[in-house]
Amino acid sequence: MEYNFREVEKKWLSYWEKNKTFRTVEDPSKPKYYVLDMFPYPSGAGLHVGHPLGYFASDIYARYMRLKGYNVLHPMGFDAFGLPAEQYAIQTGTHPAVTTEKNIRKYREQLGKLGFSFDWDREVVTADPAYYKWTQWTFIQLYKSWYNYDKCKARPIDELIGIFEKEGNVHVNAACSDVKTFTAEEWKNFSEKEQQEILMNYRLAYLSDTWVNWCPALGTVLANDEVKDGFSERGGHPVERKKMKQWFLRITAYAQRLLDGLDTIDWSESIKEVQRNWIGRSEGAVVFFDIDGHKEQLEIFTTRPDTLFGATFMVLAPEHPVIRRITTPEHRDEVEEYIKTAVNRSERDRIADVKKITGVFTGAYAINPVNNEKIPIWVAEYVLAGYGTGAIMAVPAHDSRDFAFARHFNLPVIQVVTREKNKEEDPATWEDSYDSKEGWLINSGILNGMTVQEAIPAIIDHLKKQNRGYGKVNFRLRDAIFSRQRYWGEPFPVYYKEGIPYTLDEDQLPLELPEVDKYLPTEKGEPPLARAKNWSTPEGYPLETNTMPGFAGSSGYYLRYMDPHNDKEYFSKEAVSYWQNVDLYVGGDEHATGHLIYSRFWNKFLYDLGLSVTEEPFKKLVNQGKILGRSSFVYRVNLEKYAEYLLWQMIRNAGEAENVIRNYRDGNRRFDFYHTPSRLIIEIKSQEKLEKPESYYEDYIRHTGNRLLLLPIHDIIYMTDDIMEDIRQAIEDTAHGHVFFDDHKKKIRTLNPLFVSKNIKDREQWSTPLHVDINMVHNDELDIEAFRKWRPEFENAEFILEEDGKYICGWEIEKMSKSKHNVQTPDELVEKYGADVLRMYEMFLGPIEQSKPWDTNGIEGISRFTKKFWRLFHDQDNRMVVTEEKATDEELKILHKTIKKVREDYERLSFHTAVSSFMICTNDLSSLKCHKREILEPLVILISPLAPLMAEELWENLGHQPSISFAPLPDHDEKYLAEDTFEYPVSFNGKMRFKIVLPVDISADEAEKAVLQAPQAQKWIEGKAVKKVIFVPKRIINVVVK
RNA sequence: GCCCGGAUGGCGGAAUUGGUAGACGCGCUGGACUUAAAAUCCAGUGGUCAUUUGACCGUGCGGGUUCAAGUCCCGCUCCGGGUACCA
Repeated sequence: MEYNFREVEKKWLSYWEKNKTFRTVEDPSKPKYYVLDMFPYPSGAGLHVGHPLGYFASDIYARYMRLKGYNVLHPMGFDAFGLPAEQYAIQTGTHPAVTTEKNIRKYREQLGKLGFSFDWDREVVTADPAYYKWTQWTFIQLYKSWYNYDKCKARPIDELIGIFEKEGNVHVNAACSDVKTFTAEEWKNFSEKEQQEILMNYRLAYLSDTWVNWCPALGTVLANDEVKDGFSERGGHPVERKKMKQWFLRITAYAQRLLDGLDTIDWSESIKEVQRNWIGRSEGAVVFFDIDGHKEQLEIFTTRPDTLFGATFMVLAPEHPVIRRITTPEHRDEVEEYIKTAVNRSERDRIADVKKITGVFTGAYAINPVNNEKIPIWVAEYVLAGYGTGAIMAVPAHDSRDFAFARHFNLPVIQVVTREKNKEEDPATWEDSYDSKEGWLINSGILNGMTVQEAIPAIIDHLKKQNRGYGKVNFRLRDAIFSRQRYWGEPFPVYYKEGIPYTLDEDQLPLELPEVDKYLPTEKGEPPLARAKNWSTPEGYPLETNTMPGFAGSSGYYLRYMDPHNDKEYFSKEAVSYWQNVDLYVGGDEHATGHLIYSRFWNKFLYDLGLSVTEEPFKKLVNQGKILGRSSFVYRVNLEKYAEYLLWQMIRNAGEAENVIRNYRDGNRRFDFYHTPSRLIIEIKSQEKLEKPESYYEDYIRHTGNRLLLLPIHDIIYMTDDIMEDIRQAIEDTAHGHVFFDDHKKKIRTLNPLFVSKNIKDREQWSTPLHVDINMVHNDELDIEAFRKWRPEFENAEFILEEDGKYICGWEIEKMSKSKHNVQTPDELVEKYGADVLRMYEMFLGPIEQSKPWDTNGIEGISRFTKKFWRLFHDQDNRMVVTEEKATDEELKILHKTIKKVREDYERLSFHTAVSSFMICTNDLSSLKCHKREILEPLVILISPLAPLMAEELWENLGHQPSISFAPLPDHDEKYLAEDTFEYPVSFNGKMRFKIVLPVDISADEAEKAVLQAPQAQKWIEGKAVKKVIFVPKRIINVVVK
């Protein structure tokens, strides 16, 4: 009898549930540790083995920290709003809440079997009104806040109103959309509507009319990170640009803090880099250019103000408002035409031909403020309206895009930065511009002779003094569009009075999602909420019909876990000051520019409000790699191609190859084979076509005098001997005008589907791969019976097998998906091997951060290991055999070595090497037949994070009270690891030659002597001079000989 | 194009600080037990050569630093991911 994991696992899973073993409460006597997984969106497909990978890792770490004496918060919940449930509702009419609840139940059930130590009492579901009440509440706070750059902090909007009333907005240094200055007097005279419009420019949640990513197929607006290459990330529908009124979050106010914060957190360098790029800070200057003959000025942003003297033209984005005012009459038509096509072009089309250089001259000129040169103003698509000021000064000598543009339109190029000091080149000979910031200035008036680094502050200073510009930092980061035209999301706590938005009072929250008759936009194109009856306040003011995007609910969920049942506050002061923030966050790196930016912003805002107590929400982030599917393929034979191939082989074997043309063409007719000497055409036909040969054959034969032999596919494949006989007859029997296939052989024969094994020669010429369910394939061998049952049409399938009689499948690494039949669910594996084995196996696949293909082959090894570990405690009849005998030094050494190594591995989340250490330890103890409590008991605690269910059982059987989860983690004792001797590898010139055992405390001189006298050494020293001996204690001895 | 990762046996991977390359597992080969199979156990398993002791080669490629390089430096190749007219 061996380890009965089914019974044991069931027992402990229900024990944990019944006793709420992992229920966590704030306990100031213990240090806290917060381990969080990115909560899943519960899709209808359920979990596959890839999902729990990160959960296993975090659970192992959470359990490890618990053993170390930490009070560990380890919650789980569901990101429940989202498109799939809504799409499903549109198709079937099922309320998304129903679908979502069903899916959550399924996820809970699946997760429940895997041995996690989640505190389910803290579960949060973003679609639950008790939860989204606080999402709405936060929105209201954002709406009622502005960002004060002087204090680097969000502040109440009332404070801003106070300032306006006192002194207008002249001294206000705020994050805001475009505003004109006004005095206190003017402010007081503005109407309510005007005041509200001005305040909207300052609010951290604001309404604005902008170009958005509109996805007609989904009927909604998408955020930038939801669009990939001009298509929606979900569903892959085309996305267009459209001007709409939308809610925004002023995340750009936090750009600098989001950037600076990255240096304080323990995240992978790569994901920090992605965020840095996304935030896209660039330092430069704003410069004002006069427009010749106009009062207006052109404001541009540049990161290279040092190259200002090299500006030879200006370029405006097609959307730039000034274009129409400055374009000269003779250029008007051309410019209008250009703008029209450019603006209407979708994002997708623009991306499609990035390389194409287009542009048009306005006829107007700008004046370079440093040298008063007149330079032409152009309009071109390569300048984007959304970045900087939508206008640039073009310095073709030192910017590759400007350079390409100048070349294309034959505009002048002036070098102002040289590679070597005072060494001017001829830009006409250049293939590309010189963009580097290494260099010296020339042709630049006051800047001449300076380095680029010196010139930048000098020119900014100069411009500032002249009132012609100033230094500025620009960010690529855009404000986040917060409106979605969907049903299944949080309603905005907003109503409209005379077109002006107002937020609901906090006591009116949550504003629950209304029922609607259909989950589609209205006939007028309004969002689905417009279908709801009485969607208005009690006073009759209409409520907002947009809903919030997916990232709304996930931006603050980690805070809500701290105090999930609080209906008075988002979370209590006590809870947050105890739990602080997430110590370890585990999840996929696909959220780098979405969730992980938004929630950092969300947290910083709540921090400014004094709610969150830390600036950053996630101290350490680990991105688990994706588990990819390993698809299996069978190769379906294309029967016609196969028959052709076989026949050709037969012809060649018969020695007729030189007389036969394959793929014979006559005019525009093509035939399979043509036997030249006997003028015989051979055509391979399916049975149906043989029944009624096409009439043109008769005509063709009559006209050309060629003869024709029609052969059925079936006979070529299954009656090869007869076929060659038929062909031979036809060749010789030249008397016949034409030879149709013999009638007597013409019985109806059905052709069964035929499949060919992977390693059959030339297989790829006449077969096509077909995904098969990976459950029918074991070590790449196909279970033919299972395959026949898989699909009715393959019931009578036939197979071309390998020499050893097996059908071997091909394979490929791809994303796991239903359509590829490569999805492995955890359920099947838990059923077969148990949760502990699955946990350890997923860890054993390799480093947690690495993507890896799923492969079930190795799981047997973990299963064997588990049984072997169990046998350290039990005899063949499953009786405990643990003894109280004193352990030997050797056994103690194995134990303490393992404790040391495994603790180190846990500490650095290297769980695959931890499992391997346990294997080594188990192998060693097995061969020593060690069954001693002194050794085994600490090992049970040590293995419990990896295999918690088995560990609980062993712990109880060893006479302890459950649960092992809070047992003290064993520590290693160096004294058991100490050795008197060390086996030194001895190398000569760096090559290891032999080993020698020496005392650990040996001196370098003694070691050298011992090595040089060793008999094995003589061979290597002989005839050579020993130049040097390197002795590294407890490492190596290297002898340098020459 | 730019920015990050990565490349080690048949496969997943180990080597944490420059110090015995290939731990551990899978797979494979042979053996024991068995009527047989499964399970289990034992032995072998980077390549080439050598009957043995053993020798040489070997961490994508080319160079370098060092007593010593998978690890550090320079130059490439290939693979994966991100991003893209961001001035």
